[in-house]
Amino acid sequence: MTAPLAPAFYDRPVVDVARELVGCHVRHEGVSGRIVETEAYHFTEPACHAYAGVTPRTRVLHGAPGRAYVYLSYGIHSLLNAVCEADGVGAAVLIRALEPLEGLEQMAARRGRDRPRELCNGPGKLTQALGIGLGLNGSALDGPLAILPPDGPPPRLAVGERIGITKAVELPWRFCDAGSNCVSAPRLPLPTA
DNA sequence: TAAACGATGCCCT
DNA sequence: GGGCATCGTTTAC
Repeated sequence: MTAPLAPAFYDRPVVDVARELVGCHVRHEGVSGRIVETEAYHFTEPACHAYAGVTPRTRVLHGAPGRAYVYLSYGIHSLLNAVCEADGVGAAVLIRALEPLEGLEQMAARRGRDRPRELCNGPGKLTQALGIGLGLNGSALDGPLAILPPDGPPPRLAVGERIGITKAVELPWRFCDAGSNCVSAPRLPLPTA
């Protein structure tokens, strides 16, 4: 059984963590997937919730690294982030897509869909598939909800601009495994070998 | 009290 | 495959 990533892993520049999280696994109560898409957010740029300073909602985001920051989007979807950098900084990696690994049936039941590709190919979809809700906001990422080190071959990393935001769109802080078909749209081209 | 902020799903071509 | 309609919370005024 593999040990989850320790809090120290997250206590580093958020862009580095975002890049290295591609290929890692997210597991919640026996249901898991391989991370194929992430985005970095830092309090110094306006697309980050921490940009506005500490508010009731972003308290966890400004807290200790290695914990889950879960927030509601569109009033419906829970989005999963991993808090990074030192305690008090305000930075996180948004997990945008997974490739299903364990508990496919559970995922399909929660999602109301069967095709594996549609189970976790979006930030709101993967939280629904894994059963991650706002109740997990602030919880450590080495407990019932955990992120585990990568196994198998390294991903074909593609870098691009973040999506779904209106500010600081030019920052190349989106990382994908270009070899996966579970990445949320728009797909990124393979890196030029 | 009011405006801003997003991801998904369905209907269409 | 692509475009359009949808909701609730948070923060600012």
